[in-house]
Amino acid sequence: MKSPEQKQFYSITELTREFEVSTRTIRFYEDEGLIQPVRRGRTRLFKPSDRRLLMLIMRGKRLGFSIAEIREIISIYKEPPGETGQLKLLVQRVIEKRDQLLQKRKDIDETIAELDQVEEQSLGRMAELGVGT
Amino acid sequence: MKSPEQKQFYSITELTREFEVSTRTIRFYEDEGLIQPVRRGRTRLFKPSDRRLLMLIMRGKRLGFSIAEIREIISIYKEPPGETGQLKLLVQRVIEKRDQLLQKRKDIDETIAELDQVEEQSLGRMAELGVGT
DNA sequence: GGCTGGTCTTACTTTTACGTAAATTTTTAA
DNA sequence: TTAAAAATTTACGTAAAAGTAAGACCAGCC
Repeated sequence: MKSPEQKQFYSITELTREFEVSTRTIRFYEDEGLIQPVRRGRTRLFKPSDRRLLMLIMRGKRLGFSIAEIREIISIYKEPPGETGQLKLLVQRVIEKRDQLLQKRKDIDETIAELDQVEEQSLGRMAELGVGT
Repeated sequence: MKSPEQKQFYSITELTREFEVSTRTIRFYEDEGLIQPVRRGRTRLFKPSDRRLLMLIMRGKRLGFSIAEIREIISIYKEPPGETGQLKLLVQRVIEKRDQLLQKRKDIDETIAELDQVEEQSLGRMAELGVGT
């Protein structure tokens, strides 16, 4: 039994709709080497693996990573099992990226806490004024 | 008793050192209206409140927010108590920003989980090869 | 068979967030 | 008071990440 709705290929516009980006953007990521769709004639055909890469890219963008940084992250996932020296390096890179992410999470938590305060005060003030939310 | 080391004013270079940015960058943020240092003659004098704003700005940058978005966040904090309509709007804005941040945190947690997997596999493979970390 | 919609390449343009340089002034310290 | 260090304004330059436009090519279809 095949998994439900595993398409062989996606067209470029299908993906632009799913990810809400332009064709230019997707072609740009190809130019940058982040994805490598196959071709039928000149037309690009995107496999599920390309789609998954796009998901990774979008997530990286939401987190404020540059294309170069996203390329790094992708390369971490792609790294083959490799031999000892490579493995140590890979683990090093994982640790560095994770530290970056943990810093970001700290920043996020602080900001959320501050926003919560603003909200609380606002609601308090509204209650004083006898306003229903 | 005054709090320890509460300076009256900071010079621009003091701040460039603390935040590791250039003078150009700090003046740029002033042009953008994010901070408004006072002047003694032509020279900018930065109060502790300006410094706190710079901390906010840097945090926003780490999270991948644009100057425009950082301006929004700052404006949320600055909003005066205000009257009812304004308060409701403010709470709305808080909720939106928080949602954005929660999305980012989700993205971060997913990415970290994936990196953890890569690390685990690498360490496993190294153990097989009989390598000490 | 002529339109509509999707796709392609090439190439110029734009926005954001500063970098860099030049030419002055101002401040600080010896 | 004078030299060095720090600050200022003005203005052009740049890298990243796309936007936009032009011109051409197919495929389906009513």
